[in-house]
Amino acid sequence: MPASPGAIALHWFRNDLRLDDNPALTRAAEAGALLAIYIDETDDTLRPRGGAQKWFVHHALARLDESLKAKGSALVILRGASRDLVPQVAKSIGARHVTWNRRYGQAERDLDSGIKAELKDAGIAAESFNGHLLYEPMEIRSQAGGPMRVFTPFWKACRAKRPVEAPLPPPASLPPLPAIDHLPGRVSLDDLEFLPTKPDWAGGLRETWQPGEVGAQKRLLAFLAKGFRGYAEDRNRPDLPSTSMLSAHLAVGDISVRRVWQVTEQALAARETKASATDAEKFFAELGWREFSYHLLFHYPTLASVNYQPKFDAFPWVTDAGALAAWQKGLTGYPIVDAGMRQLWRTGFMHNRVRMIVASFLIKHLLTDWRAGEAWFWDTLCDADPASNAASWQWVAGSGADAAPYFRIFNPITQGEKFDPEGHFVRTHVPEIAKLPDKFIHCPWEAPGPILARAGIRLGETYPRPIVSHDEARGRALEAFKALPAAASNA
DNA sequence: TTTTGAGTTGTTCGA
DNA sequence: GTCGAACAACTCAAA
Repeated sequence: MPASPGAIALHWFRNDLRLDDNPALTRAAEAGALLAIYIDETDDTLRPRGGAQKWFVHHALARLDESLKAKGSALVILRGASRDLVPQVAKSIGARHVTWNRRYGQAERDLDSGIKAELKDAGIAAESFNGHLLYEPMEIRSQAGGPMRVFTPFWKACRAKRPVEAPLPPPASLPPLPAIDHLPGRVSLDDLEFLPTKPDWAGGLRETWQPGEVGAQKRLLAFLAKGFRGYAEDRNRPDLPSTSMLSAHLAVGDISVRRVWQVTEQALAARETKASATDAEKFFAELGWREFSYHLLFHYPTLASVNYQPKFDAFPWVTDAGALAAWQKGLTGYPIVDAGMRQLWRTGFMHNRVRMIVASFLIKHLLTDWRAGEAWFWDTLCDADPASNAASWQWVAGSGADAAPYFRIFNPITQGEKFDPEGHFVRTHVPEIAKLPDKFIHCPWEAPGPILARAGIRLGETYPRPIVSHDEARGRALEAFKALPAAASNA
């Protein structure tokens, strides 16, 4: 259906806070007038964004508004139930078209289809697009016709099906705003109160991130120039700047994953990078894991709250508020764990290798329900993603699809020595033990008294002793996980 | 329908 | 120090 040149369109920004490669916005830009909105959704079926991501989104929205204004438009911000607001606003401005890019959680899909139906009843066309993924969950099936449950065949099936689509350019210009008298739920960006005030804990976030399209594109180019070469190995090293740091940008959509893919391929083709074919495959596979997580979320809508493998429902998780708090604050006494948890708290980010270590520690050493960790990450990660976060926590717990075997229990000392060999990562985030020699940086409790004294450390006072012994905790976890019944079918 | 090969990311122990 | 085996058994996906 061609857009009518004189018609009014409404574009609803969700996790697509960009002009570049935004198919729904591009479609809406064909109209004669355009209203672009973002809604702080209060629908009670939706999970609210976490605190760190709110900070990120605030700034991404500010940049988006600037970009829209530069093209003769502007961003209108609303707060309320989108179920009511979208139809109300569309009717009140006389819109003929409403566009958005699709989302994949069950509650979001239900909401969007309800809105679409109501718009249709009012004679308004609602059009949705893929702006978030390389391969949408509905496209990929096993030969038996069902969803894929194992990553490698999933990713092979994606790659075999078709090449990644080329991204769209940003719209050259945008139609003017329609006449607006009064819009229900209209607020200012500051009214959203997405920024922390008392206290302002966002200092480390400001140092770490530049939300918005410009910052996202800079980050991609910086990665291709510096971190990409050697990625296959070095992506595991939290002490090196060798991961892309694109996760938060992809989560809120201030860059499109198709654009990431295309710019990466172009850099490889033009030999602008010294990355090897293996480096490239590993990086693309990381994007593939994001795709796989969305595939799982789409087909298992309760991924963030219910064990994918039901046999875990009977697992005797331990509730220990003190241990959970020590983990959250980075006071477990294991330097690599504490460094990761403090990096998270300070910057809204944690290196992926360290995420696995701290998750394994919470679940296996402390026998804490993975959902407590998932919830903490949801609130503290700028890149909090409904699919990746849930799928990854279930993977570490062993309750997920294609999950880690029960006997895989990360040793926080050997992981630290292997992936942070000189302790740079630990020293950055746990300064009170920075003066320890490398030999003891991952196991301060083994340092002789004089060495601790010279480093200015009083164990149990300036830095905690380990809250659990690794050997004992490992043995306990092996017993508990081994006691699970033989795997029950999930079909 | 049955069979077969494979499955992100680890640790420990003993030779 | 290095290396292979054991740690379980299951499910998935395709042939």
